[in-house]
Amino acid sequence: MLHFRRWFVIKEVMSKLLDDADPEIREQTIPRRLSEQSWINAAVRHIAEANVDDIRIEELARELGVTKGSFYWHFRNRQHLLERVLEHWMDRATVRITEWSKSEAATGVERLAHLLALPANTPPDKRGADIELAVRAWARREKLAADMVAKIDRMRMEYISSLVSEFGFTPEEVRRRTAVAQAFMLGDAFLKTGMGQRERIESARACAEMIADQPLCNEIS
Amino acid sequence: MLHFRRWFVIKEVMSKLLDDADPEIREQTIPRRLSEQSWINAAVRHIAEANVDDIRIEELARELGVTKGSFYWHFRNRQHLLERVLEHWMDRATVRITEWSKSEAATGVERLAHLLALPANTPPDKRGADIELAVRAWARREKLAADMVAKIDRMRMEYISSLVSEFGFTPEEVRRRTAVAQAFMLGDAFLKTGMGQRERIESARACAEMIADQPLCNEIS
DNA sequence: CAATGTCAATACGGTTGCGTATGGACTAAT
DNA sequence: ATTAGTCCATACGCAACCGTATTGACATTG
Repeated sequence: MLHFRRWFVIKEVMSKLLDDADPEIREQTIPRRLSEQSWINAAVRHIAEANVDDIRIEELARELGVTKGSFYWHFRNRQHLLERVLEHWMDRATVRITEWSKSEAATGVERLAHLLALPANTPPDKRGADIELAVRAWARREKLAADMVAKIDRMRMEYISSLVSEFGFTPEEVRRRTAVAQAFMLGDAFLKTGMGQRERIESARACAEMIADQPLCNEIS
Repeated sequence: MLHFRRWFVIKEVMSKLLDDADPEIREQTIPRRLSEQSWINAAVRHIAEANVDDIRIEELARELGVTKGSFYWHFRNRQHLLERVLEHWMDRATVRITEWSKSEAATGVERLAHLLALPANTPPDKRGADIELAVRAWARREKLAADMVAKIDRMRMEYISSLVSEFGFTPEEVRRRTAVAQAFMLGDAFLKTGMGQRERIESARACAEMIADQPLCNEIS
């Protein structure tokens, strides 16, 4: 009895681990049962490579090796999946902000520089910028998406603002410099100038120095 | 004889003027003949409000008050329209850069500040940021779009770089500060923090001051 | 073993959109 | 008046999707 239960749990765990793995590897393993998250992950891959309209149920099903029948077990309809994708992005984005605040004991310029260099330091295979771009494009049609984006932008602003206020500027000046920092981060993530990682990090550090009005000393990335 | 020719010319001119007008006004006027540009304009409206996939021939035809028959007279197929849309965006973007260089006799910080405040000063109904966002999202799928975006980014970089070099920095420093300026502009265009126009302009001016390492004196927008 | 619950396969109807083929209306030239 | 050219309408085939209904495989529970 207990053996069965354990076996089931193992299968579930493996399934989740395999969701993002190579299709070939997936095929070779146990015929598995999908979770809601499997579909969300597949949908996120699509939105990262194209846009919301590219999230098509039958295509996702093909990639996951099942048919539509499975999809409509886990979701009411397509819109439902889209909402879950949005929530998922929202969660990830929120989590990332809270991670920023916990990261690195260093304070002041170093911390700001580290923050501004995050886009440059994020490996491209994580698709962070791609997903964000797609969601921002999505946000012009769907109010739900627009609200999420606005919320995230405000949260980021608040956090960056808390960093910038450490430098002792007036409230107005803090607002301005916060806006500069935030716009820089977003723009840097979307630019296609062909700059290398090293140059991007350098410009991020330069931006931090300007915003803090203090020079950076050592060479931490 | 000549009357006919003149009448035809008038109709053509009116058609083009009416392409962007209210559908109602259009309906009330002469049944007109569409130009290639009519379709491109309609397509641009759609890409601005949604994305490339939202450019659908039969929908555009409905809005233009004709049927598909017209479309396939002006274009080989849908892909052909998309390419023309891309070229159109490219042209507009290029023109805008050359306009920057001709604008305002002022030099130095003022000029940089004016440039960085352009996104904030562009009326939202022009859809500049919307189209740019959609094209950048498009660029992740279509190589042609990706090439265009990369080209525009490099052109903008060159121009901004020419502004920044006036401040007497080292070449490396110019590169870094140029990157900051460009990232700021792009990010500012896409941010949804709910900042008002006034605040956005202020942050743009602050950014210019930091990049130039010089204060702005007077209050030119 | 029977019953229940979970997840997926199959088959169907309906819509939308692309592309083509063909014909029609209207203009311009001869 | 005839002809050729320009632009649009109509009708069709076809493929891709969405959503539903039904059935089936398998695991778990009693």
